[in-house]
Amino acid sequence: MSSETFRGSIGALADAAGVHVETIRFYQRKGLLPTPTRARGEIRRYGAGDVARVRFVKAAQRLGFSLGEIAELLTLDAGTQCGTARGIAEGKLRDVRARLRDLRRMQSALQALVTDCHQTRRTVKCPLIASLRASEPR
Amino acid sequence: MSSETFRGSIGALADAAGVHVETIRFYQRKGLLPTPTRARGEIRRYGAGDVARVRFVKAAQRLGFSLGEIAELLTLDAGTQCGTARGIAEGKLRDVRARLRDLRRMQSALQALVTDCHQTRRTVKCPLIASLRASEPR
DNA sequence: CTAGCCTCCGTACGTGGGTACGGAGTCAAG
DNA sequence: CTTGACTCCGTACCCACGTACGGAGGCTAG
Repeated sequence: MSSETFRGSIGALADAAGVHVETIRFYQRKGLLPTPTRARGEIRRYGAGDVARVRFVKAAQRLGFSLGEIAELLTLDAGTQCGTARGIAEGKLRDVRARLRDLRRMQSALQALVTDCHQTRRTVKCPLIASLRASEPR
Repeated sequence: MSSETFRGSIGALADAAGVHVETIRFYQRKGLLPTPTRARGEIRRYGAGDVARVRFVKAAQRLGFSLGEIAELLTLDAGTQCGTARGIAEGKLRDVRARLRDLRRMQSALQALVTDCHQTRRTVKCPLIASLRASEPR
């Protein structure tokens, strides 16, 4: 029923997702990406869903999530029992909100610095460190 | 002129910042934290500024910045020539905004999932992967 | 049908970010 | 003035996340 728009080899998948072939295999070993079965002596084929999945992993990494955390996030996308899913989602949501708060502060501080720079033309210092001061030890 | 509110040993600094002593030393080697001079045979003393600095490093790491990038951010806080500072700040600002966008999408997706879960009590799936689809290969 | 590029699989190596270890010096309490 | 905890410094080690290498087999254009 799902006629995917993309069907390709591991190399094609890697290209489409912007990573190396070895990275795909590494993710498979880690359980972040399914390893499609290959019909008798054939090459494995990948679909558009796989491309999206790999892209998601890379994007989430950039946001500071480890592969372990990303694996958890992926179970949410896959469809999980509600109780479990909700627990995980609520945890991640708190986490995401905390990061958002810190990033917004950093944004303000950088913004202020750029603005000041336009005005003074000299040496500036901005309270960038202070912007994240609220991150208490855990 | 700066009567700091905190004066302590490396161990006290580590405790205050929520990291291990070795981590402090590691950051010093990497140039992320100054190594205070120690007066003839004395122990090195650290101030509140150092605590803030280490906390900043940890917070920025959680946001997906590498130690190298964090070093750059720290030069902005320290006060730098305007031209240089502005260039760096503008780059980081774009970067921070991209992360904010992705994080907001993730937030929405997680939010939707939690809400759905309250209603259906069954198996849910949310388009979490789709939320970050826009991250093109670089 | 074969040359060249691909997949497949395993194992080895590399980098970033720490952690652990160990001997010598220091400092504060008893 | 000793004892125990801590600093200092160097080197070695560890885990996460890949990256490189290399041989065996497949697929396709010439």
